[in-house]
Amino acid sequence: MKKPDTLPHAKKVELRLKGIYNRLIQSFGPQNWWPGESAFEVMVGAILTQNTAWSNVEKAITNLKTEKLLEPERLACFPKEKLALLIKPAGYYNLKADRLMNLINLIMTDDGGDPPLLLKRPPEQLRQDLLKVKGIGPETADSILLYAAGYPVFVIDAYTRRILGRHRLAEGNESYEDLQKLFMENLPHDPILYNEYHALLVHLGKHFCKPTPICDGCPLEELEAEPAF
DNA sequence: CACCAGGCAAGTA
DNA sequence: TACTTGCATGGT
Repeated sequence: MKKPDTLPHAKKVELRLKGIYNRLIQSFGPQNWWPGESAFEVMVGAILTQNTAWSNVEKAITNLKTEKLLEPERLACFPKEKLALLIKPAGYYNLKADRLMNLINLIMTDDGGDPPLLLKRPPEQLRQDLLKVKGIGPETADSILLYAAGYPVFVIDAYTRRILGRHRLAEGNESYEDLQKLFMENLPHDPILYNEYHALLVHLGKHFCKPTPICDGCPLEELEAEPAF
């Protein structure tokens, strides 16, 4: 009765998601994310950028680098109150100082201060462990899984939600996991692909897919049934 | 001046 | 479960 409907629909979504990726990579080229020189810096940046413009995060990262605090064993014994002042430009600085310390606790407690050991845990276990840290939610955890550990996990952020909505690929009431499945059930589980796709969505969101639509010049204009991948 | 930015947790109903 | 609110700086 109802079986022939689900598969063709799923196939159509798959083609549209791949078409969007093709158009983005052709328009903007590889983004080479995450901006950061070490796995630990990626993790710190993932927390600092929560609901915050990356340009503000850069100032905070620069301050941390000056104090040589982008090493977990040095950050671990640095006073939280002083840390808050250093990351002040990133906003929510008291909150984020706590969250950084919570992450440090996970790294130090189980691995003696070695992020590579933490990141070598199997992806499912690592995700659960990160989510137990107060201040790390699904997006921050998945950003660490993808950009610091290199696991094939698709990151969903506010830009992604908005773009999916504009293209009628989502209604707006879907959960984080729902949207993550939308990508991961329609695309190969390739960390390089997920890396570029998410970075390209952020790039598009920053420049074209704003809350008040300024779609002028958007490369995804008139992109409804793009065939190729 | 208002609005936005690569969220999350805690509180309320 | 499904909203709502606090957290805060810096750019447009």
